[in-house]
Amino acid sequence: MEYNFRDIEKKWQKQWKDSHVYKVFNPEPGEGLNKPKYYVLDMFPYPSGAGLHVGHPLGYIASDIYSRYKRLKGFNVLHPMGFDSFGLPAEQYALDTGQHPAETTKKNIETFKAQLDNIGFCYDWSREVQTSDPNYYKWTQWIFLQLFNSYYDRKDQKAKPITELIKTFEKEGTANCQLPAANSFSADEWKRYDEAMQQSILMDCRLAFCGYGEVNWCEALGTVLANDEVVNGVSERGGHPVVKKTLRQWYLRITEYADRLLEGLNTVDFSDAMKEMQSNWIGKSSGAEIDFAIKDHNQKLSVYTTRPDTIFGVDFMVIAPELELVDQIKSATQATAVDEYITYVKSRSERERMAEKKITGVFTGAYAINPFDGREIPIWISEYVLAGYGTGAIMAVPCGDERDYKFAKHFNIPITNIIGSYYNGEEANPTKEAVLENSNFLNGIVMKGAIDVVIAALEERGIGERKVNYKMRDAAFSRQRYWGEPFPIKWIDGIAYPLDESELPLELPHVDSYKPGPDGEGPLANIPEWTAKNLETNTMPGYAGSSWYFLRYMDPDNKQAFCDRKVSDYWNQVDLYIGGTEHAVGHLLYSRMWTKVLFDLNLIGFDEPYKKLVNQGMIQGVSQIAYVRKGDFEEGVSKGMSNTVFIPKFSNPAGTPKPKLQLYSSDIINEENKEYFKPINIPIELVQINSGDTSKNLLDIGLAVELFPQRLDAIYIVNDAYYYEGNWRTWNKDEVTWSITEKRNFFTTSEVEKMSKSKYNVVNPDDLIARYGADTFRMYEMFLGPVEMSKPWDTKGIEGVHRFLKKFWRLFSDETKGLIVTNEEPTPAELKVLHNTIKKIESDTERFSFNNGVSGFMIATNELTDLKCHKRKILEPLLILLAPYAPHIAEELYAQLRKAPSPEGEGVGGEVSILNATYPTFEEKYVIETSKEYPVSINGKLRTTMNISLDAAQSEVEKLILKNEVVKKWLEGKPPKKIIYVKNKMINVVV
RNA sequence: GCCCUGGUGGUGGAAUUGGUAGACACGCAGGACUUAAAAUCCUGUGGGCAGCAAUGCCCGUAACGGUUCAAUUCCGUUCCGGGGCACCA
Repeated sequence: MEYNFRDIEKKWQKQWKDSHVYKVFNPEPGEGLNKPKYYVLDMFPYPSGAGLHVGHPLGYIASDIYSRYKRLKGFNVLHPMGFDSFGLPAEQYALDTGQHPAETTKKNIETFKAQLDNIGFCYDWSREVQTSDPNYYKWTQWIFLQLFNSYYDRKDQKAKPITELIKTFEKEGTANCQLPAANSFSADEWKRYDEAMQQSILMDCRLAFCGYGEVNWCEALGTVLANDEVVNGVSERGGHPVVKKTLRQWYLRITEYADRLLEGLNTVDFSDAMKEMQSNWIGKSSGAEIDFAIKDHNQKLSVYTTRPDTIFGVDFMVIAPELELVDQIKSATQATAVDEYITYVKSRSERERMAEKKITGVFTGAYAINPFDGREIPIWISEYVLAGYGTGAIMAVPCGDERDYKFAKHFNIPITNIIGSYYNGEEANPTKEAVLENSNFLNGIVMKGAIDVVIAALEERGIGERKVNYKMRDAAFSRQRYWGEPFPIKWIDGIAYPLDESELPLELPHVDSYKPGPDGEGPLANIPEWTAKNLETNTMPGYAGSSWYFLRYMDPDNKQAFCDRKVSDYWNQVDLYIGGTEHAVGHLLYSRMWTKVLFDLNLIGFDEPYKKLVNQGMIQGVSQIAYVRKGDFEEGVSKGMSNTVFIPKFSNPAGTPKPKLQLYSSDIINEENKEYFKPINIPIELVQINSGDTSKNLLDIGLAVELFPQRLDAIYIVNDAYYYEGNWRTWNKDEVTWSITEKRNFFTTSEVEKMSKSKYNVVNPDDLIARYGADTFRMYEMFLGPVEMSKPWDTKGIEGVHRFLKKFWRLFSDETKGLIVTNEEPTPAELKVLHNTIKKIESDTERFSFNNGVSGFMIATNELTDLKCHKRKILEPLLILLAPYAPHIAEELYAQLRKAPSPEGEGVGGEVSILNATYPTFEEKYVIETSKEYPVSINGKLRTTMNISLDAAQSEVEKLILKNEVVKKWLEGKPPKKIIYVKNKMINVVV
């Protein structure tokens, strides 16, 4: 029999599905705990309409291999899958077509599931979750209520029920509280406050709270846009202007968790890059807040600085133009200039401010007083100081800070040098090592040490204090959209009240129109029944459902709780989480926060969700891009120029001649003539197969054209050739010279970029599976390189993996004779191959080096083919090793083996699946040689070889070496300095 | 600009703790089988030099320098690619 992957894969996928082999059970009380648990999680996908491409399964295959491996190793493995099914694209699609998002989502999920099953994953679909399912989002809403009904106790550093805070207020007011907002009142005052006042104070403490914030508002579209939807200050769709608008918004008080999110990173196994990204995002810095008196004014000017040691180097102050203080302190003479500047700043978009870092600013006319030496310091305003960070004001030290230096130079502000020779007068030096000069009582102290001295002095005088700041802001938690979880909140007299638990889930109502509501509100505001109940019209953002989904998989059908405590205690943390880096500061941070809140409220028993995180690299597409001279084609085009999707069909209206095409090398394009071109992406229907050879590419692309006749009027361009008018033509760039005046108008180049439908560079796994089978596809994706690495997709080479599987099959089965496995006893050489392979595959799988694992199988197969080994005792363990990587072929051959005569008798274990086999154990005795030919080098130079017993002690080896003629000659009677004996590798004598 | 990564044959990539660099695969070249093709199998394949040959010697992991008996691996400087953050005081 030959390797018929199509039948085999179909047969086993059906078999697995029908017999529910992947169903995972939670242990009943008192049973099932004999197996250790292991939780492998994939980041669940958003079910987009485009379906899977070859980039998606990379992480899924890796996690599938690892899950199957762990299962064979005797673990109770939870490996679920679900869908992050709320989101913008479905709503956008609904807006365009009127189709309900629930329907399109359902359809897309079906496609995704079919595609995933096609690859042969071992998901327990009975645990599937969908964030848009009311049975699921009931609990998202429920957890939201826990956040709403909790506050963060800063003293105990944990979340607590807000009812406790109310009790405290009733008992002792704010005397012993540190609250996020500056409030202070006594117990009596609290009791006298009316409901509105009390609720507003509580709102300032809740972990999920309502406030006002800025959103991207597009007047033309009448809607709020996400940051991604705004490109260069205009809306991505339609190119309408976008402005900031203040709207009522919900927030999560994630800033309270900043420190714990930072510390938690020490307890988890994430890559350094990932930890770095998260801690940069949190952006903790420590320094001091210092109050400066303002000359002739009663107000204080508070600044935040990380370098209080430079206090005597302060030559000017800068405050953010947005601060109210500006109006209060501007002098009469400067008032006009200040007002003009503020108008200018308002006219500038955030993007402009970031893009062109112009030095701008204006003097307010006011002076701050240095508290230590009474020096008068001019106060400026400038857009480079941000109102939202620290106090919105800085003390500028031009000799130590680059931006301050440039500002001082630009406006001719004199610079005080406090760091002596460390400052060269040319540029600022942010050192902490300098010995301070011109610094009053700090003179002679090294800067590093002076920080504490200054803070102590500030605190003693009561004009400043040690202060820690974070870049991270509270997370905006509402969207003015339809397709998301409704908030379980109703508004009565302007006060937000939670719904009762019994009212959950608060289901999304059916709507006929997905158009935004009035005044930037979401579509829910258009529904009279909804607004009549005073329900919140915002919905939750995409990351709401994904912040806790890993818990629901544990106990997906629970009607009483989001997840039973006993169950979450059993499954505990996710042991292995695989997904892309793009969620570094979004999803990962939020789900870590939610986990900490649930832990604080004693609803789960751990406060970090993911023990180990592996970031899979992105598989990029190779886009064939044609550059067309601007104006030569009317339909347009292009990356980043317009959102019109352009399919470059060069079909012409009847009667007009087809454009004559010529191709040019990409090096023709340069800085000077660049503006004459616009790029377009060209659809490539199939990639090269079985060849890196250009002439064969042509044939295969030609084949592609045959397979996709509907694209025959398109032009297919690959490397040096193009397909046009039914013929392949090659183009020799040496023969082509370029001149813009010649009106030649077309050339191509390729670019590596993200795979996306709109770029025509998507490679669909279904096509590859149809051609080579799921097992080949799985192994090839792994074989491409380390999982963590991003790389462009390249199909050449898949033949090699397919060839390997065919070769592997032939170890078991002959085309004419069928199964050829014998029960002979293996030879030592064969046992060595097997045990070396067990060792290699196990260590490669453990360290996620799946590419090396695949190589391991290839090596073993080559060696066993050479040995003509068809022995059950070698092949059966090998099959079990292969099962995680290529489950279908392994299952099929295992079934055949089990039915074949075996020493235990015919048909033994015929029904047993390889999925429940026992992983073979490595035994060193089969691999160790009793003696080995070692290379012996002297001072690193290879001089001779010696046969040395592997069991020999180091001293015996040394004696033997010293007797060797070649070594003796080199030593010339003197004892060697050192003999290095690296087990299994080499011997080096150092003289 | 700052932070994190990485740079190895024609290509994807191995080399786990500093220990014989280039495993495995692709591609290419030659050969076997075949009327032919496909499939399959065998041999060679970093560069240079010497030799009829087996083989031997030298160079070689972005560049330069350092530590070491020994460096793809550790240290320093420079160059290039990828990712993240970006006026954060």
